[in-house]
Amino acid sequence: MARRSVTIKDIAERIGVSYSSVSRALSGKPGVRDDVREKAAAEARRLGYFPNELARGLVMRRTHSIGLVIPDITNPFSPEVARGVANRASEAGYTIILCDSNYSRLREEQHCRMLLEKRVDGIVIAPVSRSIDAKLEKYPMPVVYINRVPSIPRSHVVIDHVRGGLVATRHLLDAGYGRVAYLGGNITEYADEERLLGYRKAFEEYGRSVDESLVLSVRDASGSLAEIPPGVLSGDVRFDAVFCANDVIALNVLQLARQMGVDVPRSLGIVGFDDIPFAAYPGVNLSTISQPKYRTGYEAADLCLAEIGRKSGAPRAVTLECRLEVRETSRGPGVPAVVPAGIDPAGVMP
Amino acid sequence: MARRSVTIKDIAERIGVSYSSVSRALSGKPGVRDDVREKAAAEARRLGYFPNELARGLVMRRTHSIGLVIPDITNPFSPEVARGVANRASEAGYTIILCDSNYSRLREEQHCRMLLEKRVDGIVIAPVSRSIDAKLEKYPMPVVYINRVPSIPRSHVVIDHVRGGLVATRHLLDAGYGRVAYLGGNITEYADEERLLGYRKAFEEYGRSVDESLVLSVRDASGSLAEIPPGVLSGDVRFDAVFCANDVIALNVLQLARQMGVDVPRSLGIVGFDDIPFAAYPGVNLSTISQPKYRTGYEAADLCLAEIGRKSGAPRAVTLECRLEVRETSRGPGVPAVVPAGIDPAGVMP
DNA sequence: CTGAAAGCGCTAACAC
DNA sequence: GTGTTAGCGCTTTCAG
Repeated sequence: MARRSVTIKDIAERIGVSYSSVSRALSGKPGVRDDVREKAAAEARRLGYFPNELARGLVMRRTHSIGLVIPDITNPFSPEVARGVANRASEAGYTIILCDSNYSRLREEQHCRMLLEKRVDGIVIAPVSRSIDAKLEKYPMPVVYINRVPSIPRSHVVIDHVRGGLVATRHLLDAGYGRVAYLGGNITEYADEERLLGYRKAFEEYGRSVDESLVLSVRDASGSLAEIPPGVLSGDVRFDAVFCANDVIALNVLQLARQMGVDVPRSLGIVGFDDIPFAAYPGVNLSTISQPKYRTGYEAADLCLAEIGRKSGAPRAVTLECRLEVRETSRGPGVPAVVPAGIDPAGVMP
Repeated sequence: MARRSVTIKDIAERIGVSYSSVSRALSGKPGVRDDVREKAAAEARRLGYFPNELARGLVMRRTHSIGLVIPDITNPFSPEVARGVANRASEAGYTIILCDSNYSRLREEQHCRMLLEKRVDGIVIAPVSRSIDAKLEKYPMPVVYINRVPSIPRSHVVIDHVRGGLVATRHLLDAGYGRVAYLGGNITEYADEERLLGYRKAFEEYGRSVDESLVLSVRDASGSLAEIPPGVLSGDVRFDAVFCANDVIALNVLQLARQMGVDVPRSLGIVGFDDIPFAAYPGVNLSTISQPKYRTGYEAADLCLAEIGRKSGAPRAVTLECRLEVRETSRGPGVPAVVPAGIDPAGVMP
């Protein structure tokens, strides 16, 4: 199949100039007569020539590719982040190498190593492990962290989890819910930690103290129904609103509430975090904190590209705001009726 | 930042052998004394050496990377496919270059071109355009199509849309629904076309003729409520079951039905296609045809890798079966009660 | 403006 | 076994 492909030498021979001239011509560099330039281009087309980025990269020390390392492309917000990175990269003529570490510390390391060997010009990483920092510190190319501020001097783009938690909790408090609980995924995780901080801050703002018995956490990040803390299921824990550390958990609580016949949002307010696509689905309408997923990716790639451009430069930090999306699982201003007006519920469908 | 990095020459000098010996040593090739091998490895570690895949790729004509071209990583089933590709690739020490063409013919072409220049060893593509075939035909590396059988002799892995449509429709018919409609996304699309074929086939099997007034299609692939054909909204089209060409459409129909107070599945059966993650969500429970997304990606990468291994070889075709997932939007055997037993709906939540 | 020559970092004959 | 020598395909001085 793969026969020797056509090179600038081939086209140089054909048009009777040295191949360095062809190189200059094809890459639009000055110092070539116009007719040579044209002949080169023509011959290139005729021969079906296309440049060898490998060779070019070897000499120019630039591969025009950046690595994207994420724990799980299947995670509801990875795709949007990836798209942001990919689009920004594409704009700059860059290509991205996707590495899914599958939440594994080891694979994450291996992938980073590969990226090193492949000589990517930069790396955008949503790290799973803390230990990766030490390795990444020595990497000779720009590295931009996503979703976590690194323990080393590297650029990063994060969302303001604290503020998100604050806004969510404040909203619930404002809406008049009396006992607002926090239901975390894994409270030792960075994001959860920060969101909880926001929760506490809201209470502080209101001059109220938080009832520690309402600070809960699911047993495992899957957020499946079975992982809801037992106290909640048995009704031992009494609250009338809950701020969940992420949408998956919130969705499960919502589902549970419905199964139990609890009136949401009247007797139970629920606010999630992330705004996964499903949250906005008409039958769900989960109130939640929406994070700029696409923009996170886009900005990260942008930072990375910028650093590639400059020879050196101090790392930069970008913090993106998130936004409260009040839908139908919490009371408050702007909650539409459950059945939109204009559609007659009676006998329209067969 | 990026100072000249350490090469095999550096380590050769250090340990006083020629650099070709170091090359042999480090890449585990025969013909090196063990002590040299060890010294090389040791010195490599000391110096923080890592091979330059670019240089290696240039001479070996192998980049250990494959391109993955998809229309939209944000599409509900892209991530799983991507993961399948990535995982299989990773197993083989390969890396994937992700190209999101954003449903654009032009970007698809550009991306493929880049992959060519980057000298990927193979390409896995879920093409948006038909016209890409002509270009891809000339590509000197393996190309594996996903979701469409190409018009050129190339390997591909597809799912059996016809059979999926057949099974879905048969299920609805078996369940005793009298007027089963088809609601397509864009019936001129390959997948839709095939699924509709399955729908027709089911009727044929039952010796019934299809009522063409029940073969409908939404106005635009977004599948938003507004795109449901007017006849359906106004009640002009009367049916008691509908097989939707994809889950997004099905979900919208479901939502619409609920808003209208139609009893699903009693007075309206709904079956989707794709089994996107939300379909299985407890509050939704959409009956649907589940496609092996991960496996599609995995098999495609596998085919690709296999072709890279062989020097040439005839293209292969893989057809993956899909599976009917009967949940709660259609009557039939195995439909669980809406409220699972074991949870007392009364007064458990605050 | 153009050609010759020297690499980029590595592998692969080919002699010794 | 080991060193020497060619390249892989391209960019880039450096002379002319």
